[in-house]
Amino acid sequence: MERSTRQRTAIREVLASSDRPLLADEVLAYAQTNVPGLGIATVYRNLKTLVNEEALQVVNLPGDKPRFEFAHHHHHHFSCEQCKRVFDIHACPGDLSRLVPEGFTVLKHELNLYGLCAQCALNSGETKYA
Amino acid sequence: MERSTRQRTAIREVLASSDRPLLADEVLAYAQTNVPGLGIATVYRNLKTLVNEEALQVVNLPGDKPRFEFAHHHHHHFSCEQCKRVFDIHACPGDLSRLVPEGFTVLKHELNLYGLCAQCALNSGETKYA
DNA sequence: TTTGTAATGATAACTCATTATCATTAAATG
DNA sequence: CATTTAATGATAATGAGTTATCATTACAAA
Repeated sequence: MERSTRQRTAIREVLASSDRPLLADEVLAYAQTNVPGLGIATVYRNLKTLVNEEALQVVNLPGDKPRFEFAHHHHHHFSCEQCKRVFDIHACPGDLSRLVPEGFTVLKHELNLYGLCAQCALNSGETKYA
Repeated sequence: MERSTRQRTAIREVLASSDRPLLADEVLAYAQTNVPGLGIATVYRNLKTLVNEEALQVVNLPGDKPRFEFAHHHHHHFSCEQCKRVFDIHACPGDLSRLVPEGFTVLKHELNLYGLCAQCALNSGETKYA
């Protein structure tokens, strides 16, 4: 059966305590603060298992590597063009079937917002006067 | 300087006459009806050139290969889950800054709709009574 | 036509994220 | 503890899309 290892625990905790989807590399980096020797193969192995169990959701943004987050209800993403972090957006524009041509059926939608996160917007604002 | 070849002309015409973004393979297949011997390398070469010239826009949908279309004004995409074709949607939900947290700045957005195109919706409706 | 060379086609090479391999390590059970 | 074997780490291999190579072809100017 499944064993509880320091590596697996660290990987899951990183994902569980994150409020935004993480790259495999980010999971590795953060988990390594608890488990120094952790290898990338173990990260991929565990991510794959969690995705198969449908515990983790994969977030694919165009032209970017996949990110991972624990599955939760319908939401969207905001990608900061400066720090490159991706944030969850819990608001939703709602039904969008009005946008499509006659005869088309909208079953789901995906919305990605791009701009500056609060932190980066603040910093870029400050530099105006630096 | 740049030469006008049957291959290049065919590739451009396929893209110019399409009302939806095309995969490299689709460009190849359609252009081959005019230029039978056309190779995939030539398609990639020409796509790359056109993208660099900013004549072509790349459409990346999550988990899918890139598609190409001649650049035109802001629009969105509808991906048919049945026939896998991607259609342009010219309507737009407009300003979405109300969706993000305090302090975030929205500079652009990207919206992908998924469902059945008119043709596939019609066909699946028909089969109910087949 | 002749000629210079941009463009092509076939395919080998490359890129890079991900997966497989395998010797080693370390949970869990008795 | 001793034992079993799941899990790990290092790294080679893989896969799929794209790009490079190079001999050949065919535009376009003279």
